[in-house]
Amino acid sequence: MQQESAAPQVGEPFPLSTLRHSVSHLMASAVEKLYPGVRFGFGPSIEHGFYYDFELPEPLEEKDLAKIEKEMRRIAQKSPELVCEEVTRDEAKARLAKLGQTFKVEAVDLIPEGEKITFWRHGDWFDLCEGPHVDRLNRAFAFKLLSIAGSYWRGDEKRPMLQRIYGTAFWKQEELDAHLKWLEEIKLRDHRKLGTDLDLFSTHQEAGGGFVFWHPHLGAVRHALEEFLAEEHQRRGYDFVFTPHVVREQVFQVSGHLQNYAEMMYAPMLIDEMPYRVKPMNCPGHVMIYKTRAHSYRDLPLRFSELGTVYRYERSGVLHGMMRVRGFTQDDAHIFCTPDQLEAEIADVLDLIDTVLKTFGYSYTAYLATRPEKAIGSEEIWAKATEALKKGAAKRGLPLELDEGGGAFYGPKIDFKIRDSLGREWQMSTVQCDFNLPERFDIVFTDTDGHQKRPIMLHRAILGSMERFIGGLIEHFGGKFPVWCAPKQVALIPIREEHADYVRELAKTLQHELFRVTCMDDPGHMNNKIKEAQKLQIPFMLIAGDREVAERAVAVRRRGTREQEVMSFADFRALLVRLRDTRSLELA
RNA sequence: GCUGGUGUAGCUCAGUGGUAGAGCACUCCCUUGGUAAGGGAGAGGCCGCGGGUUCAAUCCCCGCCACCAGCUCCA
Repeated sequence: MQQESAAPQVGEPFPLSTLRHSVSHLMASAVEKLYPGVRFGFGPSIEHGFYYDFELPEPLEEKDLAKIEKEMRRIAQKSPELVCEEVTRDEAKARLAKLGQTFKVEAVDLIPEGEKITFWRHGDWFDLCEGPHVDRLNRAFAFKLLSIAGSYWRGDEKRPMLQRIYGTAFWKQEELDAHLKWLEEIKLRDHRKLGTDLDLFSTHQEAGGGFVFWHPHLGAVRHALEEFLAEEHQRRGYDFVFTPHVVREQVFQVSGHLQNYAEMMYAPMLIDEMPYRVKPMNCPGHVMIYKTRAHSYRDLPLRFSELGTVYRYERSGVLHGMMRVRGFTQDDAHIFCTPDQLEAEIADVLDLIDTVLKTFGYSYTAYLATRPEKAIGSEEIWAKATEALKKGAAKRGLPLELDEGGGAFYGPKIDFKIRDSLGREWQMSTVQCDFNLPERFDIVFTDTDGHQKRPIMLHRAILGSMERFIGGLIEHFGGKFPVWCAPKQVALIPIREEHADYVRELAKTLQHELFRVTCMDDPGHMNNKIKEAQKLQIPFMLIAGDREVAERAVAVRRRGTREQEVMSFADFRALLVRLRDTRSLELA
């Protein structure tokens, strides 16, 4: 993936972000030329390019982009020099007001007192901007306008909606081409596209948006993941619990969700004239289990885990495939422990996270989020918990980036961002200390001194939610799942119909060993079956003809290659078992 | 929720103010084929849903639902 660097790379006159910002100015001037009277919003460089926001009387269309690009090239040749001019605050506002640039006038007020106010100009177009910029717009570079979207002025939905044009720029055409190819690859791997192509999941207009239907293929993936998670949890001393999806509203009164989270929760339903709510989180349920008996320090830590399905209201416009839905299952757990146990528990959770994420080939970065302005709990407990998070990480040699003041109001946390095979970052795992719920539900344990004390509650999720994680996984692997979690692991293909019995026998053997196989034994051409298996990204094809039947062998064709390897069925089976049981990412 | 766009066969997409088409997939027949498309025939559509305009609406208008690109928010 493209790297954005603060400093220019070797052979490049300016940093990429400077170039992109300058190209956004170039674009703005072209838009002004084509649409006189346009009002300008902001136009910064961003991670992979730039954008500029405009207020136009007419909506832009995709096809207008070519026109704007053409005008940009014309301007770059005609008036290439970019020059900076310092102005006073009053002068800036007066000149912008005279042009009717109301958003820009407002932008002047956003500049802190005492800072320089500058205009950057090329030709007769100028913009309020702190720079820096490239010196000339006719330097060698490559750019492309990519898309149009709406966006609120200053990101505030109560303010006017502007039209945003996204684009990108690079110093070299090859780099732009590579970037466009990357965007293309992202589109090809889109989990929604692969979701239909590989028959993974669906959503339904008649069922409502934001609800995912898992088809057999994706059900197999999820089942494999759940099994993996269960093993790793059991190994680490977690207990499995199950809690109801619907409980009396008063539970969320006590937990505080009704006060702080109501707009995410669905309306109450009446059962025996009593209001009930669908759960938006699993924590209250786990606390209720904790509360059913008195706990001694000897019982702790208690680790309750649940694949808990929750329902949350999301605004219709944010729903997105499996990634953003209204009902989803969290791989949730709550650890109840004494303050002294916190550090060891955190280290253990970090180990679990590491194990799980590495199994999928994800690399990750961890962020320590500390006390925000508005927080509950004493300074001491915050300091102690933050220290425990730090020490737990240190114990595992895990470097922490600092997210100052990014903690939840109820406690500090460590968040994980994973990097997928396309170089994109996603927020995933999280470990959060909670001083709030133990308080609200008044849970206690009896300490060594015989006194009742407050346990600390640790919330943690490894995958986050099955929906979002697996949606991401589809794109990470591009549909090419490793053997252990592939929807179908083996496709069996007879060369002629007379080999079908042999193939059926092998299929039965593998299925008895809990492999997911598809036996393509119906009459039809071998080549079509190979095409089909290839399309479904099945890791292994076993093809059998006269030679294989005679020797109890199989011709093995691995996903992604056209080569075949003939081996005994026993050897293949051993290979398959090893790949599955080690959860290998390889096919050899 | 907001701005703009889209909704036609299982999938990808043409199309028209006079109730619809292609390719792939599917079914059947022929083909027995050594690693990505053999040949033929057939079936399949309340043209997202509801209302309006019109002699007539899949097409024009309005409302709703869902989806897409973003904004804002988030597991």
